[in-house]
Parts: sequence; C-alpha cells; structure tokens
Amino acid sequence: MRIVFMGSPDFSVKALEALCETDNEIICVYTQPPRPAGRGKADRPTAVHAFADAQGLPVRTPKSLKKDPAQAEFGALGADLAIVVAYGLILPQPVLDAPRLGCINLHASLLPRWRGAAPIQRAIMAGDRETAVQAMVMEAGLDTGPVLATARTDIASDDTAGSLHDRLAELGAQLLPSVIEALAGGALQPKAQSEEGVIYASKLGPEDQLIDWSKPASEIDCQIRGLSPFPGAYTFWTPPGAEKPVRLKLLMSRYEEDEGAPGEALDDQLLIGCGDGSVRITRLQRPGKGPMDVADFLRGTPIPAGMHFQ
RNA sequence: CGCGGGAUGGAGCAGCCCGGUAGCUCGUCAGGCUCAUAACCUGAAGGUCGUAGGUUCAAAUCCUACUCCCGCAC
Repeated sequence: MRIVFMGSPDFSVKALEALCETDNEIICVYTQPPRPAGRGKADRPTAVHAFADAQGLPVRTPKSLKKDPAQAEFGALGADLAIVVAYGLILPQPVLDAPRLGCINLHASLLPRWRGAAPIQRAIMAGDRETAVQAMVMEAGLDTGPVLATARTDIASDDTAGSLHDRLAELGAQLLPSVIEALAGGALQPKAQSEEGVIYASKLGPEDQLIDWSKPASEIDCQIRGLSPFPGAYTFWTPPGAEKPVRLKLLMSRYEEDEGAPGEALDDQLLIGCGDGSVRITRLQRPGKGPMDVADFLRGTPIPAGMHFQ
C-alpha cells in the first residue's frame, strides 16, 4: 500500500520505524516544521523529520493543513492510507477523506479516557492502573473515532511518563503493521468509543509542575512520576547559606504512609510530609546540574529533618 | 549575537568576591573491633582544580578565548 506517515516527536518514530520494515511504500512523511528549540534558539527539526531524512524519505512540513494548497498537495499524493501518530496538527475533513482507506491514528490511552495532547502523563498523574495504545479511525473530532485495535499495559507504582512512553511506543509499533494488514484485507471491525468516561488530557502547563505539599501524598507521588523526566515536577527550596530559593525538580518518588507537616523533611533521606501521608524522593535535579539519585545529592548537600520545601 | 547556571580525586559538594600548603561527606584499599554487619575505630591510596593563553614573585581563585553539560512551558 501507498502510505503517508504523519507524526512529530520521539513517540512517533518507533511507529515509523516499524512501518519501514513492512513492505508498504511510504510515499511521504508529514511532520511539524522545525522550531526554535533547545539552548541556542536554533531551529530544530522534529525527531520524525530527522529519522525520515536519514531514511531518505520525502518530508513535508506545512504549518497548517487548513488551507487549500496544502490540502491539494496532500490529495495529489494518491495515498491508500495515512498513519497519524502524535502529529500535532488538526486534520480537516478534506484531508481525512483523501486517502482511499482513510486516516488511522495511534493514540496512547484507553479511549475515550484521555483524548488529546498529553495522555501518557495524565494517566499516571491521575493514578490510573492501566492504559493502552489504540489504533482508531480518524474523524473530525479530537480522538473520537471508532477503535480498531488495542494493546493494553499495566501502570506500575514505579512507572514514570518516560518509562510508560517507551513501553507504549513499542507496543504501538508492534500493533501497527497488523492493523494495516487487517485493514487492507477488510478484516477489521471498527468499534465505536463509549460515550461514558470521556476525559480530555489537556496540555501540561506550569500549574501542573509546581508541587502543592498540602495535597495527599498519593497525588503528589503520581504528579512527580507523571511529569518525569519531562517537564518535571518541582518545588522551591533554599540551600543552606543561600538567600533565594531555587527550583528543585523532583523526578522519582515513592509513596509512604508516615505523617508529617506538609513540605517538611521528616528524616534526613528526603522523606517529605504531605497533606496525607508522605513521599520519599529518590531522584531529583538541581539547577545547572543533571538528574541524580538522592543518595548522590545528599552526599554534597545534607538535608536534615525539619527543613522545609515550598 | 536570546537569557541564566555549571565543570574541583571514583560519586556528590565547599573553597573563588578579599590570589599564598587542595578541603568536606561518601566510596575504594589495608588493618582493628565484633558471633556478625551496609555498624564502629585506625591508617592509606587517589586531583595537570574542563581546555588554551594572559596578569603576577605566586592562580582553583583575577583577565581573555574556547569546549562540553544543565535550566528557561516539547
């Protein structure tokens, strides 16, 4: 089949890789245009862009697909199918209708739960015990289409957005080829999503990152792991001798039942009291430094019981 | 020319402002204590202080350039 692939971040690359190993023809790769990113403000191509270049695949990076020239170019490809994985642009109806077999989206949640931008992080932050990567037929609505296939996975108490992301990307990559094959043979029955349990996974913002120590420990633990390693949950802490508090990113934690004042260190091993219970921090990052295990951090910077975090 | 932080034995840090013997916590190794230990005691090894220049009697520390790492709403 002649397939158009549309995707942008790391998560999409796994799927594209898997696609490359099938005998389908990838006639074009759509991805977000290079944007100023990272340190030097330089325009950086997306992960998918870089991979496609390395594979010698043709790449297109329209800013939008709402206008006609872009839509006409898409239509002119004469694709059988479009595979969309975390592309980041809305596909208008004319685009959805262009490929002979339509557009298939790979989404990292158990729909209709966590439709939208940040399903992996939101699932962990909400304390979900299970999630999935699903293939669905795309419609005009945001992640509303009927589901074609599902690969489930449990969320462990030590999962982070990073570990879950990698696992789901892998599951998605495994799932995709069989979905395409079954679809080509007409053997797949799309199943409409339930109308109950619809939740949208809104984009992550700064208000999601700052830790409120008065919240229950279970929530804070999920917040820390759900935002790790990116963008990271943080708290403010004043180093000994310093005047201003600095941002401390907390990257890994474990829920504990010990009770204590919110934001206060309950021992010298970074057990921090919360509104209900406490969390043991096990990995963190201080400004200007790389991520490190708490044991390393404490060697250079002891945190005695009683110290406070904001 | 976007802004800011950082680089010091194996790990994590202090020292730099106010140049003058390389320091802390831990790890490693040896010995001791102990029924025993990741516990405790004693001792030892291990660093061209990111790189290249400059100033100086003397530079981790002051000046200049460079490299690499990190944060700034992916």
